[in-house]
Amino acid sequence: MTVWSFDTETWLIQPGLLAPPLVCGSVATREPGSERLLDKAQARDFFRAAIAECDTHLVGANLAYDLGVMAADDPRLVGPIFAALDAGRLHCVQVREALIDIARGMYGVDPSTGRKLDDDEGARYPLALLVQRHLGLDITEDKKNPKAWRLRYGELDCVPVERWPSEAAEYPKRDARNTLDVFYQQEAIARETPNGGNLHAEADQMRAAFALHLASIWGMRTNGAAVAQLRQRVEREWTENRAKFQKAGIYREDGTKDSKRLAALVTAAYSGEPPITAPSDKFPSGQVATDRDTLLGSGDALLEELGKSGRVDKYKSTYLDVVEAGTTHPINPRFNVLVSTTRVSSDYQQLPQKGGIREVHEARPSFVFCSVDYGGLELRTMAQRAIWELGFSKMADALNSGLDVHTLAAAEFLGASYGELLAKVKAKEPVAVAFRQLAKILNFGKGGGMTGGSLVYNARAKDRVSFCLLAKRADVCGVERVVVTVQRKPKMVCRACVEVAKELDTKWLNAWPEQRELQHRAKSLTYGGGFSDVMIPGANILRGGCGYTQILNTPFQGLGAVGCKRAMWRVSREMYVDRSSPLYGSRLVLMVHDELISELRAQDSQRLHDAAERKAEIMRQAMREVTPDLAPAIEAEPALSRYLSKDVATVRDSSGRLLVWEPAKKRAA
DNA sequence: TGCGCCGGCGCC
DNA sequence: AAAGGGCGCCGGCGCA
Repeated sequence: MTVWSFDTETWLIQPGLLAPPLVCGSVATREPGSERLLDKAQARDFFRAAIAECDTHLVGANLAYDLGVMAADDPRLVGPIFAALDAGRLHCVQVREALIDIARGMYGVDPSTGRKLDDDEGARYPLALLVQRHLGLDITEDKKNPKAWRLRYGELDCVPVERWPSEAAEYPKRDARNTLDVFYQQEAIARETPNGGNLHAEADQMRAAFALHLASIWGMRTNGAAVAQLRQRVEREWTENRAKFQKAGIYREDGTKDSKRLAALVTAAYSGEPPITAPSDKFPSGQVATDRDTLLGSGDALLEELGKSGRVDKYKSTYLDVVEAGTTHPINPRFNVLVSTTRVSSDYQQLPQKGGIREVHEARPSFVFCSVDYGGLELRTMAQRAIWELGFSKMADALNSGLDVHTLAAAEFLGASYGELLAKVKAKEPVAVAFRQLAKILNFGKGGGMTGGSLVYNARAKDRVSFCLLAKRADVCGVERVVVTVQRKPKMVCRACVEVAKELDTKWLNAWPEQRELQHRAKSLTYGGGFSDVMIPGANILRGGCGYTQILNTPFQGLGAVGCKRAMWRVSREMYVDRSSPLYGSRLVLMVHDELISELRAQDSQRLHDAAERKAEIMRQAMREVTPDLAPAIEAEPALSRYLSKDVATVRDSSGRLLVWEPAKKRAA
């Protein structure tokens, strides 16, 4: 087996251009002094041979980037790249570092300070950090320096390497050397780390990383007219809001927010005892809270209005410029393939459901958006985890029988029969619907360790259910307030409501007795505030240093991610290299945890139908493999649309043929 | 002016 | 005894 490190230097990344033209390459083997600079032709020759050689492994830092560059340089290499990834011959020191750190319970943490690592242009483990950690060398350079050769290789394109300044020629060689040295250091460290530092999972993560990078390169377009309309509406609302609250001094003349003034107003509204935020290093006794819930509960008309005043600030600052850029270049979302639970993170995973931001994203001409998401994925992975750990799961039984687990838990709360309650839910009887809604909060939250106080807070914050009214204890509701901790922050809630919530907790555990046992185990593993390791099933990735809630949460969240990544890889492979697949020529654009969004090539309606069904079938199949005991309950249906929207639904004609969803026509005024 | 921290909030 | 988790991004503030 031969191991080479491989790195490319390219023209600059630009908006819409994430795989810019190649300029040169560099390689190294383990042999000291073996590092070499390759001109463009040599880099092509080297890569073409190495990627096809089944005994050769390539190591890179953010290798997915270099793979994208080489694939764009010569599309004939796409097939061999997919094959090499399938064979597990491609490695990335950043993915490896994440896997090792997850095993140690130190993901994204600087061990010397205990603080979170800062992202470097989206990379949590930039090469400079790894070189510092493993080789003790400082190769950080001035980021602002526009003369750095790192940023100027475009200038050297087509200049013979013999005439390059020595600095420009040395830099790639140094990176290739360092990358391979880091790789071998990681090999040694992994051997000493529990579960081998999780490195057995590297190949899976590399495949996911490449599929995601291809999605980044492809990107998404937005509709110019829709963006213009959006901007007009958002900016009008924003201006109106500013004007409304400027008088009270919450906003200054220049439009910026006066947070100190707002805090003072909140303090006054709460008669000097305002809700406070979680204690931190800087503020050991917390700060005055100014979140929406605090404002809405302040009893002050203006503050309540501010709490209700919508989210246009966020829309304007976070999304408006981005989606506008999408009218001229593809928007390139950035993905981090591996966070501590094995999930993916991205800067483009939290597009608001409301507010019209999604809707400006339009499929390219001759493509159609296809979204497929798993229904109730984490309930299924939670049930699978229970079966593996305990040998049984009532939730799995219910799901496999096709029962509605929210109605089932609600029936337990009410002491009603499932059939009876289901009929009432279907008839939209308010009490039945409300209790089902309540059960949903518990089903999704309690498996992760949520307690009664948080339940009350969540139910209230989302303005859904009043516990005391449901429990016919309105007489005591709100009389006494108590502090509970919700996501590490203190919150005031009604004591009587918390009592009701505790009764529901017990009934919920009666509905799903496996959860009582899982909680018990998590408690004993963390007795006295201790930490424990937990295995993420499916990929057998060990996550170290977990507290109570992480022990409960990580396995089912991670298992879902493992299945989604596997599905994503297979879908992408057919899209890029399998000419016999109806998916060939289509492109993945986004992964949002339990959902894959693509642009399907739409030559004709039959082909479109086949592609969408194929994608959903691959997704169901992949997830069944990682949740074998829930196989009958895995659900994933395709929905087609011209633009993104939370309203998009599966639409079929009478013969079952998939149709492109269209919004309901507005009734004439 | 830049940077780190914090609060707040968007999504699953 | 107590406890959903996971993220990323933005603006404000305070300090250098």
